[in-house]
Amino acid sequence: MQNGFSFQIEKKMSRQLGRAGVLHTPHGNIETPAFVAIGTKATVKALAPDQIKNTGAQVVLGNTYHLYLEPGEKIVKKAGGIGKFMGWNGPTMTDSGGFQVFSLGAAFGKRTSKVSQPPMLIGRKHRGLSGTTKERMKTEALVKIDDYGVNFRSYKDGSEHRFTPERSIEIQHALGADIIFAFDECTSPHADKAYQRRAMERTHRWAARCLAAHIFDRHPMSIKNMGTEKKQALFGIVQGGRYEDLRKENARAIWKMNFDGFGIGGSFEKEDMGNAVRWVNEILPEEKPRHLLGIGGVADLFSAVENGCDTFDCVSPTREARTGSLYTKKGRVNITNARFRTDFSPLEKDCPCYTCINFTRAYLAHLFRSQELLGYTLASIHNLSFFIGLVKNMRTAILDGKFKKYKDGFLDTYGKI
RNA sequence: GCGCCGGUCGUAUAGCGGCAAUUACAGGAGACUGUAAAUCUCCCGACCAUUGGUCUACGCUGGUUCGAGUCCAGCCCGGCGCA
Repeated sequence: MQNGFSFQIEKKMSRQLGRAGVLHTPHGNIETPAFVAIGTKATVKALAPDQIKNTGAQVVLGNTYHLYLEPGEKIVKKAGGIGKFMGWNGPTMTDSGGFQVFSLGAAFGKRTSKVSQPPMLIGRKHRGLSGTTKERMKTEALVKIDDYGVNFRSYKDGSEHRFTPERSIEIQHALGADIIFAFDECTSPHADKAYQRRAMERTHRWAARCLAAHIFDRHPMSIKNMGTEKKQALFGIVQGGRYEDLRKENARAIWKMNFDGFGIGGSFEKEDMGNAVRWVNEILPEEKPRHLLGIGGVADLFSAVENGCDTFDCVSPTREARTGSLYTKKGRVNITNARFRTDFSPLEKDCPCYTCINFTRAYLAHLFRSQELLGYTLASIHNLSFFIGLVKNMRTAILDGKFKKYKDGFLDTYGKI
């Protein structure tokens, strides 16, 4: 790794895979383990960049699928890349659009990661789009996968598009994030093993194509990206569902490909996540950073950190903030519950975030009940601060050699509301 | 005074004689893990209850009918029109 991107391990946990380190990027350092704020459409929903910064966030992740559809990668490139475009001067990442192959395909119409059917389905009901688009979406899946790439329909207007590994990389070059991801297929945890294997092998072939595209980008728009100080780091993605042999096989394959780091993907059943991460990280080279994609439960984060992951992103703090679900050390609370209307204490007594220092539960409850925009902002500030602080404390605990103590202490009171 | 229209669950609405009764909002609760997500789901007359049942309800009082929120009569209240 050269040209502004490198990873250093500061301290390793004894007898476990966890470590604390620093990830150097052209836009600054990320002290790991670190929780990544999600800014899908080049905005962390409800937050201005200085508010993002004040939550302690070090890095923001945008999404190739969304930014390609709107406003289009060319505009983001013209703006100077995703960071400049959104006024965030810290490190950035982009997801490859691979997850949308799953969420718009297999998970089409479902609300959670619990999916009972394999990808490439057709026809399920959809809400939210109007007129003819809506009608079309009722009878056609949004995604069709083949070995060369993925055809999909825009969730906005139903128009048809195609991603290939090469195209994803090309778009991510234009978006210009510091860390970009290989284009993968995220399978349903309920897909059978035969399908998982096929998908994994496909993801593996796609990984090689992403790497090739990254190094030998043929597209004129992206050529100047290469070999300059603006080099982006490309992370390969390990899939394999909940099967140990598939996970390990995929980890070895991806390891050999000389990516700058790794993403661990998958839509997990709760029990499977820790194992899958450990199987993979026992194999992946320890000197390269590992990003766990889409994981953000409190217990999951402890498990992921001790099993050797360095960075994590998850929509839950910001999404749940907008639905009134707020985190405290004792567990999650729904601020719209009747009892909070007259509760004039802060959301969390010792929380140092802007929201808890300045506002009461009663005020937050009022903002949510009256659907005032400030409610979403204050809630997002708190939830993001909560997760970023949590992972930062894990880092400190690793450096102090007290991870287990911190974990046990935290989980002892968490959920006891 | 006469005429017309209207009075339905907190509010606003739907309701060709079989209805504890539509829809929306409000209210109560839950969900949310690489964001089709400021979203989605459930509950919302009372009392029992295992499926299910009993009661009280559509301004009031009567009537017609096996059966009335729905039809009829009178009354009360509101809006509009004419005097």
